[in-house]
Amino acid sequence: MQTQATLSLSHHPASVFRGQPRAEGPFGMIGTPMRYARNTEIYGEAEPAEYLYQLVFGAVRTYKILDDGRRQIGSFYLPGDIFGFEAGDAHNSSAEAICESQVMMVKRNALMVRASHERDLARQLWDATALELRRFQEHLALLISSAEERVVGFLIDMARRATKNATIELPMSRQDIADYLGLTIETVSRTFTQLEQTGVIALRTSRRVELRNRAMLNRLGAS
Amino acid sequence: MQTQATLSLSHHPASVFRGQPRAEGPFGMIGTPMRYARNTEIYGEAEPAEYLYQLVFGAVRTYKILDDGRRQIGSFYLPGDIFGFEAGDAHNSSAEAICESQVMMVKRNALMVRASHERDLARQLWDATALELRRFQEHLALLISSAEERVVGFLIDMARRATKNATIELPMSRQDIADYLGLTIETVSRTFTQLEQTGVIALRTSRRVELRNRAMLNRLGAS
DNA sequence: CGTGCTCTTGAGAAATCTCAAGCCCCGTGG
DNA sequence: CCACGGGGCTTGAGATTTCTCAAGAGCACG
Repeated sequence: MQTQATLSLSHHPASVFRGQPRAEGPFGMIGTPMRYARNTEIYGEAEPAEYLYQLVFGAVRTYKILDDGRRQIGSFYLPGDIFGFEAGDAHNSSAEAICESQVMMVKRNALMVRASHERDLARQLWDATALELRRFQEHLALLISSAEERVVGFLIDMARRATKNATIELPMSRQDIADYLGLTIETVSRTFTQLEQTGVIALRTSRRVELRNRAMLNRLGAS
Repeated sequence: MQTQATLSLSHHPASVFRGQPRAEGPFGMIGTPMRYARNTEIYGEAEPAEYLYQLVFGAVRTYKILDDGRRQIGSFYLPGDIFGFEAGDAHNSSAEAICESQVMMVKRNALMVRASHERDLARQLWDATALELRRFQEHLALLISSAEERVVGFLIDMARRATKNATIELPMSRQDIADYLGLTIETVSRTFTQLEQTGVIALRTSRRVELRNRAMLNRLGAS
């Protein structure tokens, strides 16, 4: 796991946002755009959970460092995803940009207040929360499976979320994937190799995965 | 069996229920009481998620049956806990009574409508959701650990939630625990035995666990 | 061309699972 | 009162999966 560089956030005035292409979701109108460099922290565990975030571009991981030093990655977020409400008053995970990323951040309070009289916004927030819970559930299902099923499940999920076609561009390292799946990096790597050898995927580079046999992929994924 | 409300939602003094369930939490005023016998279904996966539930007494498990037939238990609920919002419009788990149980059920819609003009209720619902997310997170942390850490973590959690003193009355079977922890029943059993042999716990009966060495227990639990 | 990452591969060690058997508790019926 | 049977739990031993430790390969960058 890598140590992080200095916290280089560039704060763009709200006016910048007016030109941005992405106005969708509950964050479009009132959010503040923020950029984060690779491996920089967006928020830390136990910090007051003052904001919610929607990812514009890039990729984000949330994680906890366990007592014994292992890192547990809770979720990966891709453009469009909303994150930051795995929390009561304080975050219970940290969040980092996996690569150069931009988010829209919105004060929770402001959002809650608005939601209390905008039915639609309230609905969107609950939907986002339900999605979060569903993702946790799927993540749990992965963790009780074999190494192969975990990796396959991860790939299926990424394919669904990140791409329309058969090639996935993975923003995260093997170590990230290992920490997400509760495996060692070696086991993840071996499993990729094995999937390639059986013709299920092709690895154009280590971060670029082509799904060559969707049927078999789905068969190998238990969930 | 203990019928105590460890109702994290309620700011009422925790003395209230005893005998007739009515009164407390977001469910007291408008809920309908329902009873379920051991091993009966409260709701099924993919059913429309029309209600939220608060457990009055007994114990509940939520679970999914995976494609390969294994059962993944997502959560256990104890008296006072609120469940049923691991869902958008449809449940994505099933829920069953582990033993004779009583719940208060409330229509989601009704609750949402009320929440939209009662700030306090809205707050309680979000708190309950945040708690749910935190539990998922802890569950994930367990699943990436060793068998011993999983069992210890489970016991610590049950102790915190179910009892004030050092003896836990487990309502669920070894198989339930195994399906919650992603282990086999044999491994769970062996781990209990081993914890007993090292003096960390005592098994008065297989369902009654006495914590004899809290310090060591905490040390063995990683998270 | 080195240097520093990240990723892959190999081989033995350790944890967990699988299959199989036996035990315990308890309710039932002779 | 005791034998019987079933469910839930425990224990054992070998098979399998995953981890650990160690080394090598691929690649980007100065």
